[in-house]
Amino acid sequence: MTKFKELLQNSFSLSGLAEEHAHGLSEIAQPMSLKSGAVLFKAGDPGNGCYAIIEGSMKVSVVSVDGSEQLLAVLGQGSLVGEIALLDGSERSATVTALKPSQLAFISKAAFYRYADENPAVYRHMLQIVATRLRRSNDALAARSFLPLNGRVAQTLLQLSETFGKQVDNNKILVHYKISQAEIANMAGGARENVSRVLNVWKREGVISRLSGYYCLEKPEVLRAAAEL
Amino acid sequence: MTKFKELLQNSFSLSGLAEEHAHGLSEIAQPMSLKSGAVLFKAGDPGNGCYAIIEGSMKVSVVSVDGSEQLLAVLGQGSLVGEIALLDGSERSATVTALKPSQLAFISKAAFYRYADENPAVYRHMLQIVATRLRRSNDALAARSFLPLNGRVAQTLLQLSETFGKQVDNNKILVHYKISQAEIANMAGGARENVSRVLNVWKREGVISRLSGYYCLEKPEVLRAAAEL
DNA sequence: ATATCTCTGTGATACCGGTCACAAAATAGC
DNA sequence: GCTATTTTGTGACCGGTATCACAGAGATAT
Repeated sequence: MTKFKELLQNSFSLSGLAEEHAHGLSEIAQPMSLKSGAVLFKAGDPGNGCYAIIEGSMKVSVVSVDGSEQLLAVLGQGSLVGEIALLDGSERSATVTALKPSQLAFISKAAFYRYADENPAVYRHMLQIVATRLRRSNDALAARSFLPLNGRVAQTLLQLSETFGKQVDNNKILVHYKISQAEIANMAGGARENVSRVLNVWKREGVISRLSGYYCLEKPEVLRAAAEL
Repeated sequence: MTKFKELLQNSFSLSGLAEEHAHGLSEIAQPMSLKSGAVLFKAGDPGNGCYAIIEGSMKVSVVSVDGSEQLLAVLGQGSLVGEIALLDGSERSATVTALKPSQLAFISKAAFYRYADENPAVYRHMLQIVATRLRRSNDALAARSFLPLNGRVAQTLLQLSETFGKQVDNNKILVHYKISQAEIANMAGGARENVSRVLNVWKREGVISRLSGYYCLEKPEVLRAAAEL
């Protein structure tokens, strides 16, 4: 078995798929790699398949005419990306860009359906993934309408901690991912300057801290309270 | 065949499902009806199945602690509701309320999976529905960050026209659904008063009109342009 | 090390849109 | 029909946040 297939199987297992299907899918996937900053596809492109992230990380975003950007998600190893267009047969709904050098596995629409028709577990798994994303997206939308900026920043930090967090001490969480204020602002949907202000207030209050470039959530409860709908 | 099953089959066919599966699903569904204003379930409830709307209409919303409400969708005949919790096994992610007296068909989680495992077309169809919803939700989120209020109202009107629109004349669309400014405001994420102002500007410009309580999109292009990201 | 570039912090100002307060109009109920 | 209730229209005011404008701090590169 190639190194790629092994990684790929791990990736699929990571995402919660049973061993046998992780194997089956790895058979039909095409390897590909992207340099940091490379665009996988843009909103509006035709979509004929989806990708599994084997290594690296990608951002999913929507860009407006004036160039400003809304990040929908930052995805890492084991995540699936590009599934919406595959499933509803329409064009790509967002732009996906590599944040680091990344290894992907492409699964074509035809191959996906061919395999899944034989293995309904794959359908169930896919439904799970998409449903969870829908739930997230709805939550973000609700946050947008109910929470002021600091609440949305809190939500963003907590979300990042879900994907990249490492527990340290008792209930302190280190977000093991280099992220700039500008990116946090794009996720939280606010101006970078204001995000800076919010973060500094929390820094002074000891709610968060920065350890060698990484954010550390010192008092996650405070953030959770701020992100409460 | 009972009246209920007949309606149900129609409903499923309406949503684009093949005849045979519309029939099959109608066999495993439980009929139920709701009065106007009745709550089908609330966010946080356990979720053990989903519902097809056979007759009537429902709103899907998230409510904040202070009582304000964000509408995620207004769904009518032929739509599925409550599928997120069914699919990801978590609690209900939003609250669903009947807007009119409604007829529903309940499909339990067990019955759904039992049937779908035998008929992968059902899985494909469900994936389509959920993917489209995710696309919508992402669009709404992007709109929230990029568009000013009038753009969001435009987007909301267009969305309603997708579900309830009837083409009249050349490219005029009648939204065949009674809806108040307050509800539009809840979907667009703005204050009712400001939505009123926006609508009136368009009414004066002949972009929209009201025909016996229904909104009519006279110049959908203008709305589409306003909702452009 | 020095220059360059990107990130971060902070004030000042402007504006969009939320809130309050009613009045007018439309609907529903009797 | 006539009232009660819900919707709708509009002005005035205020607050959160975007925007502008830099200055300092950290990175990166040569």
